[in-house]
Amino acid sequence: MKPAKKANKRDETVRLGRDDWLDAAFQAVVEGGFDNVRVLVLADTLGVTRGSFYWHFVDHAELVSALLARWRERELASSRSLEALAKPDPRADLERLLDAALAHAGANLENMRFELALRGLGRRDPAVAGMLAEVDQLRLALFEAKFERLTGDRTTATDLAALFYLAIIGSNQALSRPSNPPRLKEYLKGIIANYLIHQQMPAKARPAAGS
Amino acid sequence: MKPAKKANKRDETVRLGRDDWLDAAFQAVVEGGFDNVRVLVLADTLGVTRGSFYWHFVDHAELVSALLARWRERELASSRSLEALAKPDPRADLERLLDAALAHAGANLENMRFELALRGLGRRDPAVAGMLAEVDQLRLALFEAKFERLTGDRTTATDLAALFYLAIIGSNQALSRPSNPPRLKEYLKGIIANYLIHQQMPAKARPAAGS
DNA sequence: ATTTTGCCATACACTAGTGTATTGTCAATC
DNA sequence: GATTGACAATACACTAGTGTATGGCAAAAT
Repeated sequence: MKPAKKANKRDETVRLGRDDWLDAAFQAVVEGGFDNVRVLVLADTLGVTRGSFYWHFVDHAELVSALLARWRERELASSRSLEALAKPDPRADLERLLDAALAHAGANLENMRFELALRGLGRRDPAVAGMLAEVDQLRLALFEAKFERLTGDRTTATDLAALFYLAIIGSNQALSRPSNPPRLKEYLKGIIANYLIHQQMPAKARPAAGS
Repeated sequence: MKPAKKANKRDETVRLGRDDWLDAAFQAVVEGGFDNVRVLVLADTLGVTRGSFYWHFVDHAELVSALLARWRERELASSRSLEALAKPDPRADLERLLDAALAHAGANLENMRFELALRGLGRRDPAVAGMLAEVDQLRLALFEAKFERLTGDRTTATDLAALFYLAIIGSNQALSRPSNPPRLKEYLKGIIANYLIHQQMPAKARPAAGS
């Protein structure tokens, strides 16, 4: 049993930087959403008082917007790097995208939870909503490009990309309590692997048949 | 310009009941998530003081759990009634389910926003997560039953139901800022209408082909 | 007509949080 | 070895929120 003077973490007196606060804020968001990022408790988990915080940030608002900006940059970079590496077979690329998106594991799990919290915030804050729309569009375009190469049809590609992307978002949201995207990944991969979309999927939805 | 003594709403002195508080709490959740339901502001928008609240509820916690319970009951009832009416053609049933789930309009929009907030809460509260899993399971079973009648195969039905349901959840979450579930509904309906799933979809995902 | 009952107001005590101003302290630099 | 710069502590003022206790008061029941 260590004395554990304050709460936890950072027993050794290492001075903090802006990023330390951002990391702590990120963690707080992951655990309890944006309403959970409070400088008082961040200071506590960092083992310092709020005096430190107000040296690095003028405001609670600045902390949040800095956190948002950092996330945005990272996502844009991630999208760009995913766009860069492309193999001849679009199916391989698609499967790679799927694996990246549906990796419900440690490191990525935090990112998913953060993003979900972010979407929650976007429902109240138009600026955040805009930012989300921006990266959604980029990621959709990633899928779309691959599907266009796979199917040869622009409309089909758009539709399939939306279907995949929305299913991914949905799987992050629901049915993942015991880490349970049921057989979604396998199923989506099956669609890709057999590329039967190319042949069989309706390019444009027909008016729903009556009987 | 009316005097507008307090804030708004309920100028006429009509006594409140438990449900009035629940409705107000619901609205607060819709607008700002569960962290936004504060008895102080609810009292304000209802045009009374907190004295009223603490007559109807012992606690802030009781308000929330009552709200959750009410939502659960309504969802279970809704699922049951959707299960009841079934036409001979499973495609018609499925399209009805889709229409109900993807109606991003006035009345339903509030329910969607509430449910999203609820999922946010579920990420912190295991009990809420359990409740959500319960109704998710019910709604999934609805789709599953229809797809089983349509495709004749249990595994395919399970997979397709998951795909549809997750895509629906996803569309509530993303890409819906300007009310924009792109052509998702039409596309999903196309899949149903052409029931090509029956013929072409992979019953079990094959081990993803290498090249 | 009086007594309940049901709902609300008022006033108080308490907690958690933000922001600000001032001072302290260690490390590096001059 | 004195000074500066980067970070942190302390103390204060303020706001927003929960709970609690008690009293008021109109409508319904008796």
